[in-house]
Amino acid sequence: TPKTSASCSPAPESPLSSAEESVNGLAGDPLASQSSSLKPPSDDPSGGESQPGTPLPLPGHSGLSIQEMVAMSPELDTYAITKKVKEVLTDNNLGQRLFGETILGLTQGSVSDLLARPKPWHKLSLKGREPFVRMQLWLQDPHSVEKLMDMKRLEKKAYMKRRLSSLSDSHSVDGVLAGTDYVQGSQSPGQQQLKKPRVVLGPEEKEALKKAYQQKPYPSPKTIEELASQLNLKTSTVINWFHNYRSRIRRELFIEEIQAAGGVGPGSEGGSPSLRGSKSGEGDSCDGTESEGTVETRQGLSIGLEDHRGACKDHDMEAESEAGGSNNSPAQLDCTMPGSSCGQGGLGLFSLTEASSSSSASSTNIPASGPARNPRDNNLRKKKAANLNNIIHRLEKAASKEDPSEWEF
DNA sequence: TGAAAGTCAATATC
DNA sequence: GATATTGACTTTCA
Repeated sequence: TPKTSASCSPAPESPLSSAEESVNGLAGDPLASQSSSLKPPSDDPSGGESQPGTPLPLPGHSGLSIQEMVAMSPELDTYAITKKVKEVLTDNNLGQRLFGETILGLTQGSVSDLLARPKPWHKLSLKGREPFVRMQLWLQDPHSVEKLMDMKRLEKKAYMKRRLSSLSDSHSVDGVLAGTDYVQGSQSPGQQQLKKPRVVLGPEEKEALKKAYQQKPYPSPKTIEELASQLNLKTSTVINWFHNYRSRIRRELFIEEIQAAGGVGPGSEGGSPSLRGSKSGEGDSCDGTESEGTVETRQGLSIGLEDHRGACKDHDMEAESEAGGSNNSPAQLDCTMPGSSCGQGGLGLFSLTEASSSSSASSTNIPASGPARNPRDNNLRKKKAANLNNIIHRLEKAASKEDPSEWEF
């Protein structure tokens, strides 16, 4: 499938075309059309399951494509948004899959990743900002939860219907196969395309690759060849591994920066692998990534990380998880969240966030809402606030200097 | 053109 | 069953 152009101009052949179509096509009442877009299960050839890439229309802003909205969007607080989304989904027992496929046009894995490790707004490309704009709009939609609930009900209904019909057709091979996912090696006779088996790297291989990365994050083709032959892997696998690892390390560092800046952010709920306890002893927690601190260290932005790295365990951040309360209504976002519509009559994405325009494009744009106003844990919050202020000050100083080498950390 | 960004989808884990 | 992880791939960007 073709991918969305990141161009600011509307891309007619966008893969998320349904979104644009729907937005563009919503001449009248967007919300009404949105509800009407909740297709009955019978309309869905997949049996009622929505598909990634076909998010619901965006509420409001009719006539604007999602790309235009993204391009026009002020800086959003991706952490606050994902936090709120997670909260709303959890509170309402809504799954990532449904949310991703319905609202964002993304698969479950992508949603999980996005929610757990959002990148700061200024680090995102236009395309990367799109899901956050969608999330923000979704949060601002007073009926967002109901609509998703409706979808959930419809899916369940469709599922039951399929179950019933497959049960009644239980003697029919087709009926049984209809609900079967073909996995490699078990394709139906007609499906000849054998899927490539997924490569799963063993702990030793990963360890070796990590060591190699520590020595050389950008290995030469020769080194890659050597690694591949030593580990008995394809060179493409090694190349991919380095690409992925660099990319994920980078993202971890964004998160660590945010965490260092006062413990706000997704990692506060254990999101960052590099800060999570090691699950499998495979060592993504304290090993590989800590060395990344020595690998280019993202221009030395490891300020304030010593504590986290040193402790190398979950942080005492549970207080944060309740920051902002557990208001079930997404329409009532934290008023301090950049992009929230509090007191603005629900004017939506573009009526908000003058704050963001005044804020520098920096990951330090920590929402004031981060630290909760809950009277509990005051000491903790005070400490965090002090730490935060200190770090923000230093980051702002740093941001004013082009050359990272001049940064004073 | 190579690296980064973004995403999918298989698989692992909870 | 839901969520997290990760190898592979495509698209974007400098």
